Amino acid sequence: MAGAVVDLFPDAKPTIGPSIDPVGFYYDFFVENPFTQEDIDKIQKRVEEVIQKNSEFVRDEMSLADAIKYYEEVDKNKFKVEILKETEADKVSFYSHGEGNFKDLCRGPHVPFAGRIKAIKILNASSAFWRADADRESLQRVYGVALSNEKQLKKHLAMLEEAKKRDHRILGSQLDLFGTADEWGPGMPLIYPKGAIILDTLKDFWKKEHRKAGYELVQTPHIYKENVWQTSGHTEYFLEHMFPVDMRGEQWYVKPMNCPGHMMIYNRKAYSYRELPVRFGEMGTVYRYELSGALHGLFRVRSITQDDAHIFMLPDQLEDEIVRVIELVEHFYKVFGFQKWEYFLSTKPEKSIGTDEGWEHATNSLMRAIERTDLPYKVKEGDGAFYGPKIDVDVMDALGRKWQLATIQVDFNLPERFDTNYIGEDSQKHKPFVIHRTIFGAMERFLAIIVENYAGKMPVWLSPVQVEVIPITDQHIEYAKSVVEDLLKVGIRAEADLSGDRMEYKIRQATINKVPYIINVGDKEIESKTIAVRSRGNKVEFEVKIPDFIDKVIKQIENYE
RNA sequence: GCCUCGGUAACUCAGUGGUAGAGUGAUUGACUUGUAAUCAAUUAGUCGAGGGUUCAAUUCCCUUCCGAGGCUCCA
Repeated sequence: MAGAVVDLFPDAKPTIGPSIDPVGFYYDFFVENPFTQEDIDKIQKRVEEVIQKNSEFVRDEMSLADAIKYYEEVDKNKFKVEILKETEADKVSFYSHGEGNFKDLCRGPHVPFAGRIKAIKILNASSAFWRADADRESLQRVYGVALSNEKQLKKHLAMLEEAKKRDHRILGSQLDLFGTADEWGPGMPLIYPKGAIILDTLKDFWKKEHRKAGYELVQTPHIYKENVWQTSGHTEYFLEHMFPVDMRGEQWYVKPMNCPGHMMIYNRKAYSYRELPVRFGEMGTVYRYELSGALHGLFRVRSITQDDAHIFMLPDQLEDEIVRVIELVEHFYKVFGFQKWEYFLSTKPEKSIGTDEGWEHATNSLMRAIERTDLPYKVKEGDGAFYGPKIDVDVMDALGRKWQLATIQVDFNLPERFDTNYIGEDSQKHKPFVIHRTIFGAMERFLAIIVENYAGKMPVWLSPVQVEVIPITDQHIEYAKSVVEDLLKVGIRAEADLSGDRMEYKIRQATINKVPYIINVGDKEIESKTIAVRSRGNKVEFEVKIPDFIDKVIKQIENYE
């Protein structure tokens, strides 16, 4: 593909072009003018021509010095020179094909003939920064997929289509869950009644499980005076992300994090070492001024409800506490039917605070904790926060996409800043270890993820409307109402569709709204005191006794199905 | 914040240098129906905002806001 681009745009300077997981590739070019849709179509055509010709890819080797010389003098490509200067190999390989005089630095291996690529699609172009650094040159990235046959390509494109259909922004408006608009502020979603039911159900679940796990639930204000943020260091390090509040000359800030509140609650009294660990949990909504280009539906918003918790403990309790958090994570994710999730341990970065002993103890405790759970994990060297090491969890959804949800972070910074202590056995003050953790990550984003993961078909326990009751004619309205009442009484979310439309139309509407159970009632049902139940998959069961149906649904709700 | 592409009715979208249309929805009426769309009528918009060119701008140009796809960042 790079060859095609250079054929069409002689001034384009290829930089790097790796393949991406699980399929596809991209290539970054330095060009004067960004690619347009027309350019993409041209590139697609040219690529197809190259494949048609089925020319051979030839591998050449060159010494590193010659290669640098080639890119400095012949090809004048400073990006390649930069890459080459960083390699340690003394010989590098080039690939070229019979068409044109394009050759490219490539470690290989490579397909032997262009014709081996049976199906290719150049998808889109966008900008990217050289070396992912916003201060460096802006490049044009061209995305594409190549597969060994047309059928697989179609399948892949169908998957992309499916992902589009599952887009929570589309499902969100179809299912009347939430809305975003610039009128009231970008990144500030309004959660509509049906979306709120899902969120509330998730929150109730979260609260129940956290109380069981020994957490104390707290509540903290949304804004504080400036001095709190000076103590926490936010005004120094996080100011550009914070919403300021000018209280008639006095400076306040809306909270971008829940931590300060929890620290202050801890500091209200002198905790004894016998009382630790102390665990504070809160569904706290924080506000962060995210860059406008980063906003995306409910995935990236500026009003963020975190399922936050801070745990204060003795140093030797750290390992046990991490194990407990991991167990909670495992329990939560199993409920939502995710296929797979991965743990990452991030260690000390270059810039950090805290003592070496502290880092070592904390990092080892995190590592030992994961190892005790027998879960596989990977280490990200130097990727920790400046205030402590952390464990992140990436969850894979039904379409194989990964989302970072849970994070468990040790914090050396806040206990110092807030002068947080416990009284030890020696009746002296000591600094507790503090971890900050979330499991869902952010409720808005978690809602978006499960909407996409379930393709809008929420399991019964999360469905905003669990049962839609549809009378066949107006003569059956009274019975429909009484059925709804029976269901509401036992806590099932039911409603009757009493509009003037035909029954078939109502069934269609309820199906589109992805209601798990659609109940029809007519003369037959009234006579036998039963209901006709249509469940997902369009199976209809007649003469179902109401108590039997209630038992079944209640059981599903209790089992988080 | 950076690059490309967009912004027309509640939603999806068509369209034009002479102030706009379709489908869906919503409302009303008729129909009273047995498992995925009954029929009819009504309702529809500062054509994102500001400025410029023009006799005339929704259309062309500029600015700005917002959105989409990426990058960066991140829960």
